[in-house]
Amino acid sequence: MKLLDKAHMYEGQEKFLVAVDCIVFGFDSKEIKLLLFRRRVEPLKGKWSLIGSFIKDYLSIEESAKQILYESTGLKDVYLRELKTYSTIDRDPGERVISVAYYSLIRIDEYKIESVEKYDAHWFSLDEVPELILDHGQMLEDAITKLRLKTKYEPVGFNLLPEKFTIPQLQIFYECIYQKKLDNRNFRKKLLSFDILIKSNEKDKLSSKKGAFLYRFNQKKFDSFIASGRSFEL
Amino acid sequence: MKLLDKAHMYEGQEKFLVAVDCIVFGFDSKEIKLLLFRRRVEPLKGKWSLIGSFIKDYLSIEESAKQILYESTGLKDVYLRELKTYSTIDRDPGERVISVAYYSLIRIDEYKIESVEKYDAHWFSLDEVPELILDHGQMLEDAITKLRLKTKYEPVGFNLLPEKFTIPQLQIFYECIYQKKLDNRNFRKKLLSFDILIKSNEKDKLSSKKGAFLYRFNQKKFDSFIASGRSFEL
DNA sequence: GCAAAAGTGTTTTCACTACACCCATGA
DNA sequence: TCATGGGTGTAGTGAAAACACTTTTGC
Repeated sequence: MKLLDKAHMYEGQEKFLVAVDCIVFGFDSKEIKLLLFRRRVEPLKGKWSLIGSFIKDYLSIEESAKQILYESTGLKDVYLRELKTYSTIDRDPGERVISVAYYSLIRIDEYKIESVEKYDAHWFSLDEVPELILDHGQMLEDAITKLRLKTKYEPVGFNLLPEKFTIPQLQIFYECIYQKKLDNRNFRKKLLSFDILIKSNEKDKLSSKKGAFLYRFNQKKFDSFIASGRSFEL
Repeated sequence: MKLLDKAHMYEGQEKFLVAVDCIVFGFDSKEIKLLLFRRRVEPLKGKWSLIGSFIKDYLSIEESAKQILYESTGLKDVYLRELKTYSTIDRDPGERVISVAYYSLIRIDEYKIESVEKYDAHWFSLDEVPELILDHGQMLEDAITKLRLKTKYEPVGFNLLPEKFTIPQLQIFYECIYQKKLDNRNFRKKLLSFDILIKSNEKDKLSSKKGAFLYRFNQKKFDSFIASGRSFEL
């Protein structure tokens, strides 16, 4: 079998337009936010949309997503996970486009305003999301469901909070996700029992006069926590 | 804005070959099995591979997956879920092909031997899987991880067992997934406490002289079980 | 009558829940 | 001094885990 023949094996097969769309979540220590963009090109120019683009021939789809995220937020190495492909033949009324959706969790305090402004972007709180183009509303819904599910077994909150965060901040994040109040004593007790945080001596006084101690996430300890077979659920 | 203009908006954008691959799981009341196919076309003809094909221009990717599954196993309406897209630019050494992987759970007693033979297929137990083409080994690994995770909150076992099954059969499935022995008293107690099974008067005597009662899954009761906010974990 | 799998209850253990007050500080 | 959010302990409840013997029947 000659490998070189292979280039011809797939001739005659139809090819497709392939895009990525990113659902970008943030958290401002009060509520979960969504980053949306005004579409800059026809068709549907000016409508609110997820950030997206056609994929590049020299990049994997994930790399394409990373690149568009970098361009539009100035952030590298963000938390990025595949959500789902959207491929109904008429989802784009003009021409068939297959879109692979990714969701991303970013630190709202770190994104670059310049990039965001250049792309005509805006943070929306989840209950004030405007109408979105195409099936982007469905993508968002699916992403929220997935995020909620994922939160049950993975410490996603640390990707949204600043590198140094307080326990009350983290609790508010979980309250947003689960959409219910949590008991602060029980929350703190369980969280600290996991022994995956590093306490600092600094306090954050932005949200109280007494101030709350700042912590960092300890990836190493978390890894061995998981390796020991325990499950992360708050 | 004229909608008809849109057909031209995407001109000049590169198009890609898009395929689906299906990881097909079965369960023979002893162990979890994987359905593999000998590739019928060059390149790599004769090698073991997941079942797959290029997608159709008149079908969504999921529909394409359903169709190839129907052709190769004779089964319709099977449990089918998207796994992940595989899109590194050199994953297929001949030409760039983007593949969307799906995993499927089928009743090993229901698939059509004719279709399977026509496609040169074979059931392998998970620890005797031969080397697979391209990144199909990676796909399988990812699918097993996902299946294991999914089992924790969804009753996937019922899709693999025959329509009428015994509690010991179901327990063996969970023992396979979790890779550990379970206590039969605790298993039975918890399972029955969910009240989502219908007991029949028939017994299955294939695996014991005493015989074990056959049960069916009650989808309606399961739906209200979930609606009541409880979580399915065995 | 015996081998082989099905089926059955109770006790212990541990994790989750509910619950209320003091602390530190800036204004 | 008071308003605000941060931080702490304990008792009670319920679910999971550990554990061993009897039943049925084909051979």
